[in-house]
Amino acid sequence: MELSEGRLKFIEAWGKLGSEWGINRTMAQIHALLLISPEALTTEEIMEELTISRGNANMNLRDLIGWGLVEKQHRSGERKEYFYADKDTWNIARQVAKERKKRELDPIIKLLNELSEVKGDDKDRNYKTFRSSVKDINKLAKNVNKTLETMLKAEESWFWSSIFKIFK
Amino acid sequence: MELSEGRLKFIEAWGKLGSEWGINRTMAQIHALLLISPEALTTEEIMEELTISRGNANMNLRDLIGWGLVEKQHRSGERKEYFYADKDTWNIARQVAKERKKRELDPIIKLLNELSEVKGDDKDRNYKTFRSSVKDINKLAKNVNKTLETMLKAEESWFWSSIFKIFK
DNA sequence: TTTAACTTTCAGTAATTTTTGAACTTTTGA
DNA sequence: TCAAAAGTTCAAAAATTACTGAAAGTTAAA
Repeated sequence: MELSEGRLKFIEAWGKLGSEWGINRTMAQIHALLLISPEALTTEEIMEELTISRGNANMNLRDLIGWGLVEKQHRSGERKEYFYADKDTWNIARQVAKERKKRELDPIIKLLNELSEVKGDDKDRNYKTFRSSVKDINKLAKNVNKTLETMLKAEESWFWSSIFKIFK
Repeated sequence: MELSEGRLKFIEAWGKLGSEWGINRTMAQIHALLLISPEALTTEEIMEELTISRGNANMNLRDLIGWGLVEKQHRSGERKEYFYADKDTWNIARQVAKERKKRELDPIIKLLNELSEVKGDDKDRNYKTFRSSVKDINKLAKNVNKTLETMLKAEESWFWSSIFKIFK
């Protein structure tokens, strides 16, 4: 396979994967493009490579910055902005985990705690099943939460070697 | 909070969470409803609780069965089908992990292996960056894969106690 | 074998999400 | 201070995804 074909496949696959996980396809594609670009790119270049509009490029770049996956670079003597993606996969994974935890896990845990307080009749089967499900999911969510928190603090090498020590 | 309100909030939240993770909102809501229902429900009951059409209910129930999260039950002397959800969160988590691994992780690993074979000029910076990113993502994907495989085989208690032994 | 209860399918419609593009704003150098 | 170059915004259009409802298909009791 040629480099140019490989690059296209990579961008396409990253976009597809993103959309399967609730991330805007274009955002994932821009990220993919930056990941395989040695130098920072301008909006213009991104628009051209992916054949997308200026508005689209601008908005998704802003989101990527919001996710902490891309940074703006300024070059003295130039008006243009350049965009650069951190290429350390461990950082990427942690950053994504961190954002999704904040946006999704934390609110769910908050709700589950509220739902744990629902009062009802202990003889009501609906109530018993509700309580039991909420309790179990809450427990799982808290375990995941704790694991994520550890991961966010951890060094990559330590994290994986720990995993493997157990899971070998 | 009353039980009826809690049930609605739970269904709503589960649906939202699903859609944020690329799972059809209605499918997640049906799952939520079954999770808090002590008895198996009929299509009719699900349609009514969630105010959705017969076609919608039928298709999403079929998908839930495909994900291994819901089972059909037959009752002798009755023509109707009943639907029941396993309420063990560990089973649910493993089942979801298993399906997503099969549907998404496995294909991505296959592609990454192909992309590792891309040939190019070692002096070309684009090529070097491409190779390096593909290699790193591949490594991460394989680590995730291995961890998932272990998780799929593991017992819940063993899994979490292992995690916590390390992450305490 | 008929019939009624129930399930499945799918073309058309609706809802949601994403993208465009042009107007508007900001920045900078002359 | 002005104008060119770049960045931002957002209403409307396009694309995608989900839902409906009615017709077709299936099953089992009578």
